[in-house]
Amino acid sequence: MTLSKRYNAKESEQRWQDFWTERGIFKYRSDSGKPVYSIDTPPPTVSGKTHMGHVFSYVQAEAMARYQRMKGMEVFYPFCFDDNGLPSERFTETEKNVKAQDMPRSEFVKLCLEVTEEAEKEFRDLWTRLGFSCDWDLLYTTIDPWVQRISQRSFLDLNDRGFVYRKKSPTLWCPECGTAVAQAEMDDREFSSVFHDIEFKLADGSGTIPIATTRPELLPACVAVFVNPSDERWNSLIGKKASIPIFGHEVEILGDSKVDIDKGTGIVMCCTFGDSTDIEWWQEFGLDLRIVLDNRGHMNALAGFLEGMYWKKARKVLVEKLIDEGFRKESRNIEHTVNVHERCGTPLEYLINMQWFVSILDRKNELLQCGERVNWYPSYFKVRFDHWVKNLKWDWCISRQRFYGVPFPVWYCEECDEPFFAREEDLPVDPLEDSPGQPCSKCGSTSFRPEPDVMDTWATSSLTPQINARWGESDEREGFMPMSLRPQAHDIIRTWAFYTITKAYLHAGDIPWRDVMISGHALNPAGEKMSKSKGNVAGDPLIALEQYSADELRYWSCSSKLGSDVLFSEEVLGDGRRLVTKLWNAVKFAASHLEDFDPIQKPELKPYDRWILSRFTIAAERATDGMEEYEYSVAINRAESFFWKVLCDNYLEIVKKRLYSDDDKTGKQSAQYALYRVIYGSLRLFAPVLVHVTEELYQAIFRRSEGHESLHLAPWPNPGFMDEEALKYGDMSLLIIEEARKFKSLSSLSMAAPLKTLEVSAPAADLTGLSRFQDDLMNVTRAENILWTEGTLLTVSVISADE
RNA sequence: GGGCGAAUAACUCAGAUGGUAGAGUGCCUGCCUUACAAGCAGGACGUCGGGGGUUCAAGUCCCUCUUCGCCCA
Repeated sequence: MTLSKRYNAKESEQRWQDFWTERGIFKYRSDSGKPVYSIDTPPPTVSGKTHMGHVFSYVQAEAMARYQRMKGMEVFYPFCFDDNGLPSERFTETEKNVKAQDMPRSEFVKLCLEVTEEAEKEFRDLWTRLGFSCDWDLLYTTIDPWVQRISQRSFLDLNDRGFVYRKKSPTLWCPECGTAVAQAEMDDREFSSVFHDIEFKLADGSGTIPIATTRPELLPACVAVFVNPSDERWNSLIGKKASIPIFGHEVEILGDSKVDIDKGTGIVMCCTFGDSTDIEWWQEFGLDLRIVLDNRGHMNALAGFLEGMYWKKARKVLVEKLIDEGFRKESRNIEHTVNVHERCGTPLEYLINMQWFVSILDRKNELLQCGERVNWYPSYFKVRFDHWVKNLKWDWCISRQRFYGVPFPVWYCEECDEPFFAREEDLPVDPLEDSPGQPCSKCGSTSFRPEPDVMDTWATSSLTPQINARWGESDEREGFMPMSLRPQAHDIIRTWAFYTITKAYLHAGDIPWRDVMISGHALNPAGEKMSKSKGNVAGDPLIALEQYSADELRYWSCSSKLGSDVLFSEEVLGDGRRLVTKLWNAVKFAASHLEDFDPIQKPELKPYDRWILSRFTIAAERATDGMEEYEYSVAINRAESFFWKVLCDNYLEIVKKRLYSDDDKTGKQSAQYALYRVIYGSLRLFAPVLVHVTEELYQAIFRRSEGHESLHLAPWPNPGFMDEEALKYGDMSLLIIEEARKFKSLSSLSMAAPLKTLEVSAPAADLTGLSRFQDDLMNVTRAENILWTEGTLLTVSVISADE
């Protein structure tokens, strides 16, 4: 029971981490009979190093897992990695300095596995050292064969339900990555560009018209010219034809209200495809299709003399020619935003390709209702989901022309081109290597062409609840959905939260989880979001762990309100150390006075002991309220201010004399009784955040009498003690202590200096209540006596021992 | 251009339901107190972004403007 003078966090944290692992303290036991609290842990993308942003958000969810466990829930808390898909591909390409298309798919996949395995080790090491209470037996990675099986099963199920279709359709396309991308993978970026006014001849020879464009290289792709019907300058042109400079083909001049009269010259060309408006016009007016870009951004034969050039070069060459031949009239330099691929920053094109889609546009209302049924913490983030759903413009394109990902379980019949889907019992399949094992159901042919595409990484990571439930597997967890909690950051509401809700709805008509807690970001000291792609990541957690203990880093992670971003800076990282040290010293002190205490006994309680027990009840209730709302910072702040201000600064000083003295047995026992309860209670309030130091103190002092194998298996405090009168007069009496202390401080006296008399004046109604605290008040102030007099207000005057 | 959030002490941040502005750090002055100097006691420091409005009363509610961050056109 003797605790060392100083707490050695480094040694202690390692020791308890080993203890938890060896004893399997955090193992998920499906047969425990307790209600399950399941957490849909975010699988971090394995595409770089860990940073403080990871620590920040994962710790917040981890603290909630601890809280729920103490509340008596059987906590299902897995860990996982998202290691398939484009992010991991690009990470591997950078790390190994290779290009995926330069090698066979199997060889590249091998490299990806190598690189991601290394990164995953680092993650796991970090989580362990932060004291995470996840059950590593529940680990999954999105490239696991059984996870791929669930992902392919999801595709087949959506297909069976008629929610999937394949269509040659204009899609967002990244020429750098050579793949289709989803709306959600789009970013925008400012670029300098040039607005060119180009002269088109009217086909009937009646004159020329100026057309403003930033993309002259798309002239050969021009299929129409549009003006606004309400534009007096140009609406008489509608119905005429224009001739494309240099390329010579003629297009119709059409009217549409989508043309912005004030932009450029008010006349705009429609190309297949420059932007999403072009696609709408193309569909609405049944225009020709003139594709001039290939999948890698080079001009094709339709672009005539520009063939083979990358679009940038083609633009330059064409503009020179336009100038030479007098078609380019004017130009203006502009800054404008361009849609780019978030992974590589390349401006996106719209290209026509065969792609797989999940229909979502016709189910916006149902998805909004699902969003309604989920509890969002903090609530204001739900609006982001709503707006995203309402503003959806495309169905979800789930095919990617990439290499490292979950393949589509699909072949196409060489004879009749009918798609042929893998059988459930064959999953997972890679059509590039496996064969369907059956003849075509339509024409009987046995000759198949594999689908070479892989699925969008979100198509798999949107299934994390189903993966956790082992949906459709032989060991499926029954009654597992909806899960209890999805913790995630706010930047991926439109992707991860949205797609997960979508999948759960399409597969089962249900929500994926009841609660979602949205965490903020750790910003670097400059106040910017830390992200791997921006290269502005500050604070390597493994280095931080050399300097600060895990409990200190956890304290920092839990110091801000849920959902708000927080600045990462070296100074605040040390804040938790104060509390850890204080906790250590106070509990050590308490322990030294509890040696001879029998927790079973219930003595008659003194007023201040009733007071502190009542104060603790309030603190615990407030902390619980915070935790119930996923506001860990509210909980820790309330616990901390109770512990430090009320318990340490006042109560411990008040009862010190009684604890040290054996003259008053009942007084001592009463103090011990209260001390035991509030100290043990405080430890448990801090346990979800300061996981190591609280365990160390529990094991040293309370384990024997309380019997729980770990503090983290002890029940969350739910004290019922309340004495309103003791609470009222105890609080009031603090003013007397304060005045005595102020007197000593102003007189440059030690707090231990004796006082002669305290004259306390108070309203008659309060005198009796206050004077019950007299003995302890004399102890804590070292006053020889206290004079109680009647007055209108509570006032205190101090007479020093020297006078 | 739209949406969401933020603006409070020198710094980092708290401040349900309107009711005398708070904490930690930093600063100043004391104090080695039978847990803790990594501490304790005391102190100084704020037109709560600007401007309107509602109210007996506004950091808090309403309108408006400014700045910053995020998300999306």
